[in-house]
Amino acid sequence: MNKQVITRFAPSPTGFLHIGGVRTALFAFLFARQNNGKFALRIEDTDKLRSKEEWTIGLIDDLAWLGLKHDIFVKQSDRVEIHKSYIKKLIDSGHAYISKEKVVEEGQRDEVIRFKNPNKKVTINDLIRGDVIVDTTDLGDFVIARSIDEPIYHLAVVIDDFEMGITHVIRAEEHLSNTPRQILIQEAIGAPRPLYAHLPLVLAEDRSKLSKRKHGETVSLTYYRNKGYLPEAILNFVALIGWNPGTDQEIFSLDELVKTFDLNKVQKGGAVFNVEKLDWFNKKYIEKMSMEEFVKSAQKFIPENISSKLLPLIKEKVNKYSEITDLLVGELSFINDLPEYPKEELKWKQEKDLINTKEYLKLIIEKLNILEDFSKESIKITVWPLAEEKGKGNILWPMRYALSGKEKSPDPFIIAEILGKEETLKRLSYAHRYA
RNA sequence: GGCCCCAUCGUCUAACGGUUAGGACAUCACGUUUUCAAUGUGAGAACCAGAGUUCGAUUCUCUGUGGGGUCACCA
Repeated sequence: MNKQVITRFAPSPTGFLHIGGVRTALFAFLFARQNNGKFALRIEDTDKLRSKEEWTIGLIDDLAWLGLKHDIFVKQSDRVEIHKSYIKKLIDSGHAYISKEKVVEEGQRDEVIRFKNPNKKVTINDLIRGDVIVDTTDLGDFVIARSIDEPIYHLAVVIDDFEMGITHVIRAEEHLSNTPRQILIQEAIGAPRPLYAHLPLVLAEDRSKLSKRKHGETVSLTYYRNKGYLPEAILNFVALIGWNPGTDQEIFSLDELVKTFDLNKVQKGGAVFNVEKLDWFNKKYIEKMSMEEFVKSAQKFIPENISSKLLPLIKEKVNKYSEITDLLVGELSFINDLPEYPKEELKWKQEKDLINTKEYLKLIIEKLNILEDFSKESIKITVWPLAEEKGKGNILWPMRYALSGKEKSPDPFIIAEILGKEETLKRLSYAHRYA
């Protein structure tokens, strides 16, 4: 009879959710779900000085936004009594002792609790890396608590993993070298050893560990949320850092990941976080959305008074929502007043001067003037024969330029429809006079 | 520096010891298109090095090299 699988994600509330943390949380979540197990969120706030409630709130909010729902929630600071009883037991049993310390730094205590290191070789049976053998001798008698009721990380982790019945410790590789001392503590308190899986690191472009200090805010999930990336895209992208399904499939919903994820296929080497690929995923997910979903999802990034006719254009162009602003002042700015432009820009690159262009503009105006149905389809039908006859660029470029005043923009038929007949004719007439 | 982990295109990666070393992102070219984007087609691009095992090593072993992590009264 196998025990129920319980995994945990155990961040410390001393900062924002790290993008590597997102991947760790995801894998722990996936593993729990695919084994009908439970996923625990444990806030590791044993460092009272650095831990802040606001970070805890942020962490919970981020995880919820991603859709990584936890079944169990624990705050280590709520468990000091339990930790305390273990510390006492360890001291009583001779596994730990109160150590007098020389105070060399300010704030340092003259008395801490150290673990009596049995100085032995420990073998970690890592699910990803296989057997890792470490001699704990060089660890010395390490500190496990600041005082009787202030455990530090290594102690609290072991006790809580044990008491919570954690079966699989899935965490980043940076913890691999912490594992031996945690195993020592486990053995001292008589706790069974969970299965370990140390995930390869998520790396920065320079192949060093992504850190706030070195790489700034771009390592935080918040950064990507604010940029207007979708949670589905982030999860999908991050899932494929250090893991692959062994097939060519790249797009995975969370449910599909639960089905397909395989801890045995997790990579050993660190992997670089490549934003360009994230952009690609995000675009794919935007494409998949309906117009309604898109508008709702991008709501915060879309100005309230925007013409709804621009929405499909935005949805089609954008990789992430933060680009909407750029679009509105750039390619889609035709919706505002027409900017001034140099009249030479009106002519197609194959024309020598503006003589033909002026004539063409006149022809376009004449055609559109008598057009009643001012939809992009009918505008196109009306103008197209002219374009065929005179040359597409000769007709369409000046028309588009006259309407947008920009080198880059959507096609002239769409612009004309959005502007409406009156404004379209106004801009074309202006160009005609101007040319 | 000690200890530990790792090593396939620029990036993420695939490949029961035998493959023209595959895919995706990115890049470039061409096609389509009035521009941009999108899209279609195609191209370039990798087995860290040296020994060993083997009929045969990207794949197994060892060594070297390189990269990374960790060495707190932080987690």
